[in-house]
Amino acid sequence: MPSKKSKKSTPSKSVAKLNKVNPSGKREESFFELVYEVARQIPFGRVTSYGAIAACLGTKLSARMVGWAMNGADKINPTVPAHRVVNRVGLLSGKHHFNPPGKMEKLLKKEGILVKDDVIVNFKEKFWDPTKEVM
DNA sequence: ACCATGACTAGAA
DNA sequence: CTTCTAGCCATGG
Repeated sequence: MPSKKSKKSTPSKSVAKLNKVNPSGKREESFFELVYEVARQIPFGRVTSYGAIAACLGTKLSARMVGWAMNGADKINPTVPAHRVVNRVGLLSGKHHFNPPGKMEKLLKKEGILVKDDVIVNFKEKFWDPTKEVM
C-alpha cells in the first residue's frame, strides 16, 4: 500500500490544535508535548533553560523549538509552568509572551525566585537540569 | 516549494 | 566584556 506519510512526521499541525489531542487517549508524541511534559516536571521553586529541555529530548540544538512550543503552553492543560523556563542566562526571554507581561516574574517571585532586571538572581542555584533529574 | 521569523545556544573574533 | 556567525527546525506568508 502506498504510504504517503513522510518520515518527517509533523509534530503538530498547529499550536492551537495541540490543545485538542486525540480523545481516544492516544496522545501523539510530538516534540511539543514532550516539552510540556518535561516542563511539568520542573519542581516548585526551580527553573530550567530551553536548551536543557531540548537536550533532555535529545535535540539540544533545537532549543528554539522548545521556546516555540511554550508559545502554546498557555493553551495546554494541565497548565504548563512556562514561567519556570528561561534562557541559558536566566533571562526571562518570554516574559513578553505572558498575559499580562510581568506575570512571569510575579510567578517566579511567588516561588521564592528573585528576579532583577528580567534576570533570575542566583539562577545557578535555582537551575534544574531535567537530563540529570529525569531518568 | 522558497523565504523570513523566532520565548535558543555555542563558538569565534 | 560585546558582537557576529552558524546551526537548529517548525510555522506562516
